[in-house]
Amino acid sequence: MEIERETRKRLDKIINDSLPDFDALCRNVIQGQVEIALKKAQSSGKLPEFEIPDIPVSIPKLPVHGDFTYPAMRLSRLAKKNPLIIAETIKNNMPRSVFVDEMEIIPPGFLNFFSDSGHFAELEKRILVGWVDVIIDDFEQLLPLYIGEDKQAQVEFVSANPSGPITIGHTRNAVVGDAMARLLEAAGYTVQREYYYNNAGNQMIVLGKSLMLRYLQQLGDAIDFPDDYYQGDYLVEVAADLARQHGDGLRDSDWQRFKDVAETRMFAWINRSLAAIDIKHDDFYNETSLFESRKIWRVLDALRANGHIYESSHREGADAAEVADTKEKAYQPATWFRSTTFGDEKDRVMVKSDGAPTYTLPDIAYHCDKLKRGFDVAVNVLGADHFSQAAVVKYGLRALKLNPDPIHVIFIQMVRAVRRNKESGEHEAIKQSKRAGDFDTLDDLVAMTSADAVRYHMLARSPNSQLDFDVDQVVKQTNENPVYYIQNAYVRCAGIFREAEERGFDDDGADLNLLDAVELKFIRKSLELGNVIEQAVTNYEPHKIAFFAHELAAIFHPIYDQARVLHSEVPPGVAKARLRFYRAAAVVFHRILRLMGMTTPERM
RNA sequence: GCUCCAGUAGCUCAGUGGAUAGAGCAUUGGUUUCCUAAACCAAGUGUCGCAGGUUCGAGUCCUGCCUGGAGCGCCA
Repeated sequence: MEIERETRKRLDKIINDSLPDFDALCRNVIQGQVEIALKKAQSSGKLPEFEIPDIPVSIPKLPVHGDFTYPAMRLSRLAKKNPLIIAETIKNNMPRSVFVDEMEIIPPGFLNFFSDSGHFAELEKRILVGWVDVIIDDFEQLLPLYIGEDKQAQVEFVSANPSGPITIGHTRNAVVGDAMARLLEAAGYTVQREYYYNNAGNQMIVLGKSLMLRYLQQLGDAIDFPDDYYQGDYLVEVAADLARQHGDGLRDSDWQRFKDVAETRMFAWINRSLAAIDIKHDDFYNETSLFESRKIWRVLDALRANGHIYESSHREGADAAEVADTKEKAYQPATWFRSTTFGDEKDRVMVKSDGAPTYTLPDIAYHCDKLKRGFDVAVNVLGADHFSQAAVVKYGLRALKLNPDPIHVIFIQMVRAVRRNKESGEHEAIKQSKRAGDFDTLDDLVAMTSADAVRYHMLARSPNSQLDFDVDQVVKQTNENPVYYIQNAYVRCAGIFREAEERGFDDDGADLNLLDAVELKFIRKSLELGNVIEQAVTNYEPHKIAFFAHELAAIFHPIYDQARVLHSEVPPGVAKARLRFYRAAAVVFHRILRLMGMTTPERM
């Protein structure tokens, strides 16, 4: 009697606590009942005393294994008994339940629960039917907004230096970063999208000088253009514009002037390219500002004050050969950061012997500033080639007695554009070249495919897998692309709404109990979006959303075929219910497509 | 040489320590008087790189090896 009352109390509490998640509700109820059964068995001496671990009840992949399952074999060590006997003991002590009519034990120790009498199905249907209107009215409330409530997040991504167009590699970074930002927003965070770029280093000087020479060429000067300068045609175009605007008026200007022009022009281009795939940064943070504010020198001073800096013509712990090498190169003393203190394999130069800092110092200063801005989460999307650099920055932050934990780096593995060789059938990398028909910029990709295709394909793989972006697949097989498969689900809903309006048919007074199991299956799957977002955010895995979107579309399309709305054989009541269902489905797809940064066309 | 990532169907890739490893593409056959067929239905496909180990249970965790990629500068 006591146990029955305990069950009831617990059931009530759980229903109140986990109403937004029906699966969790059922699993928690049954898990609670299993725990009660275990306690009962322990108090009657059937099982030895041990603390009952938190082993979740789950839903089996295969329906033949029941509606729910409990892996009793995980108790075998604690109970020092055969898993099958433990399962049997639980079975014999289970309280009555509206969810469970039958139990079955299957080796190596699964206790499977069946709900044959339909109680479970009935309750499930009632709850799912209720969700349809909730989804239509306010799908937001089904998202895990509590995760980032009152929290600030930053995503730093792209961060390509303004020395040329956005390449395929940058594109992957951009798509992953922006999707991460959108997911963080869906989890309730206030998100800032930041772009950090190095415009103080040698790269930009070379860019300025490259443009200067191109300009002089435009004026007709015979100039030998060095191999290690920027070769791209785009600088020739900029130079031509300058020549048109200024004639030879800039002949005596120095590289600095040209650098500024090039930087401005490149950024305009980069932003235009990113805007084409619906990506926009809130903030651009440049390296130069760290010099102007003298922040980098203050950081260096702080490192020095903490005892992590030394001056030497070679690193501490260098072997004889390395020392000899530095002597041979006649290095003057440089300023070193003793990063080995924090686990680095070797110390790093902060300021070169010529007095110029390496990239590392401003990087540390930048991240120091970032931490001080107080973000709860700061995601940094970087190419895998920055692996060591990112580690050194974290060592630097520790040396400054800062906690680098809010910073999380998503490393993006290499991406290359490939196409199939017609003769050999092998995939071949497309060379980085500007020849017609070759793809190596974001602009090219968008022009040949579409913004949506680029976003989907770049997102739909784990960031730490190398990616071969198969141009032929994306371009030629456009009609059988997952991109359109997903979007078509939304388009089909829109088509129904158009037709319904034309016919003057609406869903007023719809009785959703007339919906079939397939529609409710879709609703049930939709409710998993919250879990997907939570998982994507907490594990920094934005690609999860792309796979979820495809799974959802795969459930949707068969329903569209079966569950017609405006069809002569469909009774009006059922049609109303279905129309209401498709309104919910449209909301779900709209939400997911926007989370991926894709468009939501009404027609295709 | 050291560090990191990857190796899963013909191809491109998913895969919270759970039961019979999944999608898409490609291949084969079928489906449309009525919301657009970029769809639906049906069919086949595996030494999860190799070898050990931990575990009641390993594609998943640990160790070693093989293969591919990236990083290891007073480069940016």
